[in-house]
Amino acid sequence: MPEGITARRQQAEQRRAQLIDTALAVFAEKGVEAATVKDLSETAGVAQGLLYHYFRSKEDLLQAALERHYFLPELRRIVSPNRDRPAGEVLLEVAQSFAALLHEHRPLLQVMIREAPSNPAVADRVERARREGVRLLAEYLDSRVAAGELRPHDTEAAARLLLYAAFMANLTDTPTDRFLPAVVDSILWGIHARPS
Amino acid sequence: MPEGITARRQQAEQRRAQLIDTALAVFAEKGVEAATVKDLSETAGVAQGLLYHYFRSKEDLLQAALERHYFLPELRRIVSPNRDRPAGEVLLEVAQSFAALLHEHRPLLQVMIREAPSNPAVADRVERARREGVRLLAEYLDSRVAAGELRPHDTEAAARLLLYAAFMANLTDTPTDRFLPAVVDSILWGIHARPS
Amino acid sequence: MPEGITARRQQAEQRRAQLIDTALAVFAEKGVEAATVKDLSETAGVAQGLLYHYFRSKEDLLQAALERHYFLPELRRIVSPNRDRPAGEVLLEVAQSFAALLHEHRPLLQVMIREAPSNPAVADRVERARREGVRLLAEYLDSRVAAGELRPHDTEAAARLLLYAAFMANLTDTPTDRFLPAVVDSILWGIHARPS
Amino acid sequence: MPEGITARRQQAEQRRAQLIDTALAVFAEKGVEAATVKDLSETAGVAQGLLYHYFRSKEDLLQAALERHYFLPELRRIVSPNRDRPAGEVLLEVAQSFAALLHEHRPLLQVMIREAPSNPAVADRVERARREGVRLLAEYLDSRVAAGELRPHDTEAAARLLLYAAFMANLTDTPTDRFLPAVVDSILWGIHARPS
DNA sequence: GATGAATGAGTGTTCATTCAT
DNA sequence: AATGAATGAACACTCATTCAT
Repeated sequence: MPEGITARRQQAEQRRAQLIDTALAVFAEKGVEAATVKDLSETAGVAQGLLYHYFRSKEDLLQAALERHYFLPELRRIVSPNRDRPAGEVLLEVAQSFAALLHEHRPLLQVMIREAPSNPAVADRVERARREGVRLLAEYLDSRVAAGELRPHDTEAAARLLLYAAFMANLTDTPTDRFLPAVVDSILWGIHARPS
Repeated sequence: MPEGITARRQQAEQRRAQLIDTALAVFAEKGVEAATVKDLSETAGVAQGLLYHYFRSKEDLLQAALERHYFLPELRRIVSPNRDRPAGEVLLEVAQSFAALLHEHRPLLQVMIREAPSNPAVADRVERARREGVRLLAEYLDSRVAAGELRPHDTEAAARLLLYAAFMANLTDTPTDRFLPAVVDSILWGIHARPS
Repeated sequence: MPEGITARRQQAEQRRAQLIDTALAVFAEKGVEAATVKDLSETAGVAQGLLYHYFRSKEDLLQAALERHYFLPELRRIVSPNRDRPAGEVLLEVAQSFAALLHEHRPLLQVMIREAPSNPAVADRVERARREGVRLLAEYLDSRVAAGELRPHDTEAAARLLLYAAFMANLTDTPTDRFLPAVVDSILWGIHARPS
Repeated sequence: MPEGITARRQQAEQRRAQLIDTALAVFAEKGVEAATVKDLSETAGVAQGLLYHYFRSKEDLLQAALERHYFLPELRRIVSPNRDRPAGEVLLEVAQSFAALLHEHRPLLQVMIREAPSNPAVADRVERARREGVRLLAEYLDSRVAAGELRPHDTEAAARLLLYAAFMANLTDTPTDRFLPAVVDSILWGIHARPS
């Protein structure tokens, strides 16, 4: 009965995914330490023991959640715009897409940020994503400098400035619709008055 | 013997301060939840029971630590430059002083950031400081717009941009000596090329 | 199709035997309490649930193992030598055969000895075997006293002495090739010097 | 108040001893694995948590019990009779003292014997005691051979024979008052008839 | 017959807090 | 003021057993 076996496996896979997703929600709401296994199992509507059928430990469940919801590839795409498109057109898109990505993965981010200081595995993921995001966006800016659109400047600092702004907007629950355009405007054109 | 009583009070005050300071260090290192009362008392070199002589609970000790190390006044001063001084001269100073302040209070910050999501009392303090810092700096920028030095712009967004950059530099352990000048340069003058 | 049914039964019986044998090995290695049903099923290469198809419980499986590997008949034969044969010739044979029997059933013995204190069913089996072994050997010695080969003495004590020695050799992993002849020599002739 | 401090310490030491003693009793009755920490604390009349104030773990408590009740020194004394005294007079004393010692430490022995197979630390203690007991008694027998009282023989085997007999009597709950004299008689003089 | 997902009671252990001294 | 013994409610985790497939 290969069909039966496959069905069972699929069901198990679904159950695993469900457990991970509810766990992530609970972790985000209460914090990993404060979330008890009882919380996790009750929220998922299963017995405590079942969690240990699918995961070796609470920590293992956390890692599985990080793995399942990780979004480095999307991040990479977002911060790597086509190098022929002008920054004046592209930067706001980047900021908004990045903010949308963060918003979409809010529970994961909350968990990662809180756990990073005490969990090296988490800290690693955070740091890797941060570094790569900054690097890719800086490379795009470099290309725009080379194209003559942007003046020579510390492109890594500028990349950071943009990404950190979107990140902090997410962290502090600031609406981005007015903030991000203003941010991009400042970075691109500066706030200093010009001699006419 | 009023002197004896005063001496006692002073000693008690000292002991209290010592307990708070070691507690803050332990909280920062391990996280509040993970730091046990045994950790706290052992690090302070006293018996567990003594903590409950000075504080009603572990949570109370945490609040006392936040109270004792709070730095809103310094923050206010830093983000309120003399409104007659030009932004071109002042903004880097502000960014660097702010970064230095954050660096000085790193343990407190680590604790506050981690605890805020699950501790409304902490979240309040964070939010209040953030809002006030942004407001004051934005007001300064407003005054420089009025003075004609800066062009009209979303001054709150610009204030945020600067403060968030310094804050994230602290959070991600980035050295500020090159980063902050580049940040201020971007914000002031923009990164776009100028028609000569 | 009686043949089909018989074939099925045989297969089931084989499976049952296999489960018992691997269980006994695991019980002996880890101890009954410490051996989990997962250990047992994994070692047998089957799913956990299958064990409950063949046995009502872990305890039931243990009892089945004791039943299947019980060796009281062999023990009886070994400690009941032909009463016409002289002890000087027979006792070493008895000791060696008994030691070989114990060695052959080492896993079972390990399990029984450890479980006896907390499992009356096991304790009963042990006690019954012990008593019967001693009784039969003592009866043989009685007959040799009657035959005039042995002097009148506490034959039950002597029987115990011999059997306990072999048993302890097994328990303490002592090689028996030198030990048992020395034991028999002592018991038969004593270690005291003789007036020549 | 040095007296107060000392009193506290003494009380703590007493409490520790009480916990160890009740634990040993419970371990002996139910077996170490089967004895729950709840059993232990309830029998001692204290809260579960208190056990962990005095011992790091259940295993640690077990080791403390083995340590506190260990009786190797007494064993050494018992199996090292004065070498000038004749074996005919001494061996029964040795056997009876040894049996009394085992009887006195019955709970400890039950625990050690059951735990040895799965607990190397315990197995070590058992093995060390066994080896040393045999060695010392064999040395005494050697000296009696040298003195001409005993005939040359495998003294180690004889020592084992005597000690194992007493040990097994203890294990099987056999009364020793008739058994041990018969054992010593057999070993000393043999059970074979003599040509008159 | 055979699987392995699912259960739920129970385990050893931790820890903030209390209290007698 | 200061100690540390003592508590008891939680905690993460285990495991024999059941059951739908």
